[in-house]
Amino acid sequence: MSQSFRHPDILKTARVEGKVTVDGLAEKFGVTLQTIRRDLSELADAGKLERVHGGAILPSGVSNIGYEERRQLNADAKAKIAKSCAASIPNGSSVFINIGTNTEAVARELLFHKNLMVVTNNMNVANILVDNADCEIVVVGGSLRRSDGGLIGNLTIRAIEMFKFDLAIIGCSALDDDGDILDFDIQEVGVSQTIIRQARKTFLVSDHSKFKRSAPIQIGSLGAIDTFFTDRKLPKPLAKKCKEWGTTIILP
Amino acid sequence: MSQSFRHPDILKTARVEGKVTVDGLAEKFGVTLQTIRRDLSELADAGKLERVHGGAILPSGVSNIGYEERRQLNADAKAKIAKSCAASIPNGSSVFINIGTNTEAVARELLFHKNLMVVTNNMNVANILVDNADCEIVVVGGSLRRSDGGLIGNLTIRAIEMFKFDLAIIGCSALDDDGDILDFDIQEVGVSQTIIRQARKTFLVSDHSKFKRSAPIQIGSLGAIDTFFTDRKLPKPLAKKCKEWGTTIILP
DNA sequence: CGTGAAATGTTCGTTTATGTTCGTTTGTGA
DNA sequence: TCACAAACGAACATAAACGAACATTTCACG
Repeated sequence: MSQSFRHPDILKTARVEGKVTVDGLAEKFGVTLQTIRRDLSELADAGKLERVHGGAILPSGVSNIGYEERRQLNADAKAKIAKSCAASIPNGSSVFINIGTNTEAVARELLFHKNLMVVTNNMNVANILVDNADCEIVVVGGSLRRSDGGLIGNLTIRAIEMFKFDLAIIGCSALDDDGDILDFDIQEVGVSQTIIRQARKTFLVSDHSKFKRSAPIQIGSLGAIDTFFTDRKLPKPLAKKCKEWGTTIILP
Repeated sequence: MSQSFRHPDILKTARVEGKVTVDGLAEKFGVTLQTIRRDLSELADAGKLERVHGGAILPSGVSNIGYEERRQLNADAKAKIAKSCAASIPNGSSVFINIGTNTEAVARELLFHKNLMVVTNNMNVANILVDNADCEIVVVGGSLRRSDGGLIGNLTIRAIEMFKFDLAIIGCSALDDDGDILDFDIQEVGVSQTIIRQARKTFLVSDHSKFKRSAPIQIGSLGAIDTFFTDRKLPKPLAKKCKEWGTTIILP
């Protein structure tokens, strides 16, 4: 298995040179181009490299392909949801905006609101709202996650605990039939829970693509949410539960 | 959707130089103008650059006009100072980088350092260093100041107090003959003082234009600084004082 | 020795990046 | 304001790169 012998070497070369070429590697190892292509495909699948025509480069920084794709996904639905959510945010509120493509869409709809105070752990949200001069922006600290511009970790939670918001706007990775709000990243879940705790009211924004998906970690229940902005009717049983919980569902 | 060997290189060039030209890139990579135009279009579509006639610039983001002007001011001197400062920063250090055009220049020179941990209260610094995959970025919280992308306030100080850095890199607004480091903004001064307190060593970066100016609030004395990176010899009396204090002066 | 699985090489139709050309747009200086 | 040159982007041709499928080699293990 000389394959596993080449992989570390390829990665090392990539780190030193910043890039690798199919031709160069084939010559270096004395194998055919196809073999190198297979190596690079595997390394790219594993996320260690990013494939380009003729070779590979180190994975790029923030807003990488995956994130850009996610942002494009259901972009129309997201914009509609964001519009109706923004309409429910009064001028003059203090609002927390969490990580996520749906929450970012809300930030875009807040560009013309007045006298806002927006607290966020999302660098993209801060960059978007810079253009609204009538909006105080507070960025909470944390480790920068290159994949989506999110700030996470202990520092983030500690900072959020110093606030009390009128309104929190959060997204999620998945939503199951019991009405449990789920996510993939344990660090992010800790942040989300803290946000809910520190907010007087919480808005959840999520397009219907999350209804069927699953994720391993629970943020909380829809019952803890005041208003849920989405783009499709909820499954009947869940809609009934929301009524009992007093959770308002708003479709655009 | 496409990717190219050139893209990361173009982005880094843009971050270091502030702009890129179609001609320059075409020559650098040995490809035709049309190819570079395609590259720039793709990068612009991805939101990583902003296209202009003849080339591209960094996306507008936080920086406003006044700030852009300040950044251009003495740009050469700043780059030189930054280079010599970066050369004194070992790989693997934990570094705090404060607000300021001089400190931002240092961040640009850290793009090829390895295994860094950079803590900053400057959104621009975070945006610059995103391109260095071998650098953990921590953003400390605070109120976003639109004029320069700085994060300031109580939250900032509280967050900084949770760290202990190998190295702090700070700038200043003015430097008087007594060796007192001065600034205009009281909030920023509090942050600067906290930074110095939490760092094992402190580097000051400042071009000579600050020598003659004055500012109302005192950050501290040059005596508390380990190394001062600048571009002109200090006035004789001050140079003598620095010698007594054990403050090293480094000219490029 | 055989055998089988994994790795590698080979072939070939398809995709992609690049160069070239040309009509259109943009910036600049009179 | 107008004219001119530079820059632009769309369209097409081409050569390189790609990946799937199949053939061959290598090597561990019975």
